[in-house]
Amino acid sequence: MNTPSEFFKCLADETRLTAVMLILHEQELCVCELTEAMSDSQPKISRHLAQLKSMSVLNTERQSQWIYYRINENLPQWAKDVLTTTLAEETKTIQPCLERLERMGSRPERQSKFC
Amino acid sequence: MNTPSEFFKCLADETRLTAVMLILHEQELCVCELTEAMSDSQPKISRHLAQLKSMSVLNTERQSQWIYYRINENLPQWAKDVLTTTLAEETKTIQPCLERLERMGSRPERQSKFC
DNA sequence: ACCTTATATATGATTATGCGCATATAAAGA
DNA sequence: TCTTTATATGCGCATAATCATATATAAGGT
Repeated sequence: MNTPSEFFKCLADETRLTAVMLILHEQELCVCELTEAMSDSQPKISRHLAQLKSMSVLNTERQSQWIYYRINENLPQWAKDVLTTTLAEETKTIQPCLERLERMGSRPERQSKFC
Repeated sequence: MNTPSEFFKCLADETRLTAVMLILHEQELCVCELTEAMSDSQPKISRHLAQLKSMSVLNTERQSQWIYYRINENLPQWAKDVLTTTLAEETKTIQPCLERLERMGSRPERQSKFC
């Protein structure tokens, strides 16, 4: 992500924006969780996540078979601010996704990092 | 402008974002000022402005032969916040445009609204 | 009426974007 | 090794976005 307009391009797609909002809200999510939350196809979600990763909006950490996506903590502050401002606006919109996420059976268990 | 992702789409193009930043910085600008400031073609600028207007990011006021574009004051607050945050980031980037604007000969004179 | 300046729009070409589908890779467990 | 689950990617298509060029409209001044 080099310029602001490139950053906005990342957020200019409904699928990408929702994914970013959900990840920001939940700290980290894997592809299957996002697929379930957004009730969309796995390849579609995966491709958009790859794009967000290549633009350094997100980064990943593999935990055994799951790959967790997080907001790239090295994003410039102004970009983080934009995301936070947007999440406040989107809280209602993503509610159905969060509910599907909660109802989701067989959610992968996180490894606690402090054991 | 109905959804955040639509708003971001407006800002996802270099030309549009720069125009919005310049207008935000200068309160109002007409097409010929933007054309000069951004050293770009008039039709290109005009079409992007039309797009921003149709998405209610900008609005216009005609003063004789000039049409002044301004930020739509009815934008939702979160969107205004995003613009402000972005302007702070873009101040350096738009500097050359602002200089061309200052150097511009025959800039239209604003009608004072209080005479 | 005519010319100039400012702005908008139509057209056609080019490129970019997003999608569905099928398939590939990668890890885990039997 | 075989199967299952999770994730990524290649390919072809459809649509959308952007651009340059030419032209149209609109206002002002002569």
